[in-house]
Amino acid sequence: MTARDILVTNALPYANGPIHLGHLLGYIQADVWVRFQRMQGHTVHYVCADDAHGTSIMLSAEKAGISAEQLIAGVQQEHHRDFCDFLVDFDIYYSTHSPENRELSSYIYQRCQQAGRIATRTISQLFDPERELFLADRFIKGQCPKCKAPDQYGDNCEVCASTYAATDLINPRSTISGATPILKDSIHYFFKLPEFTAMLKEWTRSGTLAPAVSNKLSEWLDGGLQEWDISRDAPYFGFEIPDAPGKYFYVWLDAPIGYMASFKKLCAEKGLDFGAYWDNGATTELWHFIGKDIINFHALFWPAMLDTAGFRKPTAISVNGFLMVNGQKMSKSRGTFITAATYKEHLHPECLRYYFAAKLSSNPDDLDLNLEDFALRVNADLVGKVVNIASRCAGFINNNFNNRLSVHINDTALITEFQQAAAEIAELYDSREFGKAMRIIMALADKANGWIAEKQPWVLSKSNPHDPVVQDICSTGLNLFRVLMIYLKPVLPGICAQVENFLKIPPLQWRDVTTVLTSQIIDTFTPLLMRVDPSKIAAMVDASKDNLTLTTTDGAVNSPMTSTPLAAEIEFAEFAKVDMRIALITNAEHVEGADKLLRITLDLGLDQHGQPITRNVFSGIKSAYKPEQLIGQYTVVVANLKARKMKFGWSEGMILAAGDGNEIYLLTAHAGAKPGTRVT
RNA sequence: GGCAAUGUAGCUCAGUUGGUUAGAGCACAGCAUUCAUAAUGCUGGUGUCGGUGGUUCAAAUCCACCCAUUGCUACCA
Repeated sequence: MTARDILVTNALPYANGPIHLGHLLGYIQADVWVRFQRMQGHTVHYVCADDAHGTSIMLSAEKAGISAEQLIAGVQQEHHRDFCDFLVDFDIYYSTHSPENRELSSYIYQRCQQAGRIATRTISQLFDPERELFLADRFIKGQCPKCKAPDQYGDNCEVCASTYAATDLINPRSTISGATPILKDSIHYFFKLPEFTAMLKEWTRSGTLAPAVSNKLSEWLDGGLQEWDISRDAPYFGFEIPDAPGKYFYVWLDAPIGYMASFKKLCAEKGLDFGAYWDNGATTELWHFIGKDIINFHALFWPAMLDTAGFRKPTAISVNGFLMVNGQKMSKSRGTFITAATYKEHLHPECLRYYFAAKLSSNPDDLDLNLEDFALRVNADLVGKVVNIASRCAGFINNNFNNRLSVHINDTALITEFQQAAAEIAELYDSREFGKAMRIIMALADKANGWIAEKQPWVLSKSNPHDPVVQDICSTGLNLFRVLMIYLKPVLPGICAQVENFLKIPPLQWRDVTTVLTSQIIDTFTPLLMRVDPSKIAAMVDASKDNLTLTTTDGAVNSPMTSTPLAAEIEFAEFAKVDMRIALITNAEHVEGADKLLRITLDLGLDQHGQPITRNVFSGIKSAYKPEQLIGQYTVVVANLKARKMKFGWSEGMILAAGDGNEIYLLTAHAGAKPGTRVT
């Protein structure tokens, strides 16, 4: 086997919030791969950093009354602590706000400019006259130009799903100051990405991307690439563009360059050769581990920039999907938006590493953390199967044989079978098919337990506690266990270190599977891992709900009343114009062709002739409710609202629900309310 | 609106160059065992393989349409 020389990067977390379990999925995946490669004897440099630039960070720092530098220094420390807690073993955890990154970003930009790959042109953008800064779409809210829904962001409407320019919003306002934005011209710098189409088409099909990722990229490539706006106007927290006063690099320009900068810093510390990993024609490997949300930045802009600046392109980009919790998006109100720190307070980090590994593949599929399944799986596999092997064998050796393993083992065929699995498991680790690797390892653990049950050392021990056959059986069991721990070491490095202490052996390497431990004096066995207690999961979820209350890392209060400030005061008479009635939902169904709407049939009681009054309304609550959940519920309808023609028919009223666009909660009436009763 | 991925036992997932009665682990039931962190072993049932239609001697596997979930739709970090 030839020794590989690999530089691995992990996506840079944004320095404006805590690390959560969704982040950890990608870091744990990369870390397992890195640890595996190192166990194989390959050279791996593993770098990461905080992504520290951008408007959001600038604003957060202002709110907190500190400098951006202070803010990112604090966050960097927290992030690094979280990664250490979860045994993510970076060689360096740096920041994009570094001298190395400033230098490299400027250099790469200048090379692009010299190559004629930079264009400038004037664009018109909304500008906050009070704060004197240009506003990205998400900092602008207003009324949707199509459906008139209030409080919509500057790019698309969450109610009717239409897309538009921020300039089309009715009554736009800056979410930063509340001021009405004005249109203002500014020169922007663009990277001429379309000129790289042919190169990128070839590169993305060169074989090192998952097919699903290549397909995704060809969507963009076939649809025609656009020039990429790489400048932002002051004030902006970032690096000023050379020879362009008041213009700053857009954060996504210098973020991937942060990989290089981080590695450059490591080179200075360790005396490594930077060029051997970045120069055009380098024979080392360069691997990026990222989430599927940032594919375009890494597989389009990044190779194009590297190419232009005379650097090598990545060997491979490994893409992971998003983390779901209990089958749904992570949600603060459900308590499933769980930070690394909160998890660590309640549960063992290596349990999460195992659960992720058990479900990871090389595909960018989303991964579901089902909390009930998590406890069952970890307890069954790790405690019940693997650790149990050591636990049930060690007692005999400790108590009856002076801690000494037998001079030989008594089932070479079984040991050989365990050892021979090494090649297949290694192949699966290398190709990032961790789930399949875990399945094979657990099947071996089952086999070990079955074998011990068959040998029944406890029966022999009863008639003669010092029977050497008992020593042989248990020594063999511990050797089987040792092989399994070698296989699990990339996933469970901490537990494996405890095992190394227990067996009094040096750190296990992959090649150690070929040997057997005999005549060894071992330590007294102590429990390696406790079962996951479901009540601790519940406590963790509860604690995550509390997070919602609301101070984020920047100290800013985040509540519904602050994100959507109170509307102007009204007179009672104005309120009284709104006629709200209790309505019984008699039917609810999907609307063919509608993304967000449900068609709802309401019963409003009887009219003066004793005929039932029914109303048909459309409501954008499909994301939150299934039709069958709604039927039979009593709710509140604005009954005198003018009927509105919609694409799918007339909507005769509006049912009331609370929501911020992400989550929706229908208002319901307590039992006893009758359809048609007025709500006041 | 366009596009992509996903949809297989209660749960989490395997399974496609189309081919005999569709698999694993967990959960569940019975038996055994009690060395082990109530851990382990043996045995057992479980599925209209999201839906409809089509191609075929034969489809979970290919095609079309539909439904659901998640996401993307680049000047958004």
